[in-house]
Amino acid sequence: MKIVFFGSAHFAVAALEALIKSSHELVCVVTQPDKKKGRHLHVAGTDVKSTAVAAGLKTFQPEDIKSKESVNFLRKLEAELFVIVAYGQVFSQEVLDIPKIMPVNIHASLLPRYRGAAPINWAIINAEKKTGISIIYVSLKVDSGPVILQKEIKIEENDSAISLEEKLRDLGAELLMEALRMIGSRSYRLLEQDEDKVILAPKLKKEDGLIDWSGSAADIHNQIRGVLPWPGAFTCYRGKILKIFQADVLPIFPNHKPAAGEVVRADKHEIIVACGRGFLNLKELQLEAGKRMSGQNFIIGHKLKVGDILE
RNA sequence: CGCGGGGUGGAGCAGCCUGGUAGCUCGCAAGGCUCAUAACCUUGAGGUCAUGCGUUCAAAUCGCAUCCCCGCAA
Repeated sequence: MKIVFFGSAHFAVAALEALIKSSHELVCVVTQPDKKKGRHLHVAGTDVKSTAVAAGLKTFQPEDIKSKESVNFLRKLEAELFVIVAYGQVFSQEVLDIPKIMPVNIHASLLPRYRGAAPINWAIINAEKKTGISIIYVSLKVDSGPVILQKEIKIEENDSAISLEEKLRDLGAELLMEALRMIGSRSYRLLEQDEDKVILAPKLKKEDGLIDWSGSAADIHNQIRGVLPWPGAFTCYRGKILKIFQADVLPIFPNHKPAAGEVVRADKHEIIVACGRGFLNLKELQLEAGKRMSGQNFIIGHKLKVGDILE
């Protein structure tokens, strides 16, 4: 089938690679414009762009996908399918009507649960036991079109948003190919989403990474795993930002009734911090301007003491 | 030229402002104590102080340039 691929985030790369390997005809890869990014504002394209360029594909990077120029350009491609994966722009009905068969999207959740830009992160933050991939027919309202294919995956206790994304990325590519086969042979059904079961998963904000030590250790643990790789869970230590990458939950710690955020143990074995309920053993941290390091190493150099408060 | 922090034995840091003996905690090695130990005591090995140039009698420290790393902001 003649396909136009839309994608920008790293999540989209696996699907793009699968399409490149397949027998489908990729007529164009659409991705976000190159932007200045990073510490020194170097101009850089998306991962999708470099993958497409390496494969010798035509690319298109409009500022606005809904503009007249974009629409005209896309019409000329005469595609049968649009495959949209983490593209970053919202489509107009005019654009969605362009492909001859349909526009499809890979979404990293079990829709209608976790509609939005950060489904993987929110599934972990909300302590879900499972999530998955949905292949949907794209409708005007974001992530709300009927489902073509869906598959679930277990969220492991030690999964972070990063490891879970890797798993879902591969599963998404796999499921996409299956969905394309079904579409190609007209052997699919569209299942409307149950609007009563919708859960939203909006893009993460910086403050979603701020740790509230009065919460339970389990919740904070989920937050730490869920807000990676950005913004990362963080707290404040001596006026500097302290990022926490990894921690273990300890339900109890002997004879202690400390304030939330208080360090109750700090020796060369472990750093234990009190939460509103339960305790956390901090395993991997990074102080502003410093390197990422284990709890033990942090103690050795930073003179963190019992009684210090994180906030 | 967006703002800021950092690079010091194997690890994490102090020292820099106010130039003059390379410091701390940990790890490592050897020895001791101990029923024993991740505990304790002794001793020891291990460093181009990111790189280059400059200032100076003298530079980890002051100045200029370069490389690398990190936090913020987008």
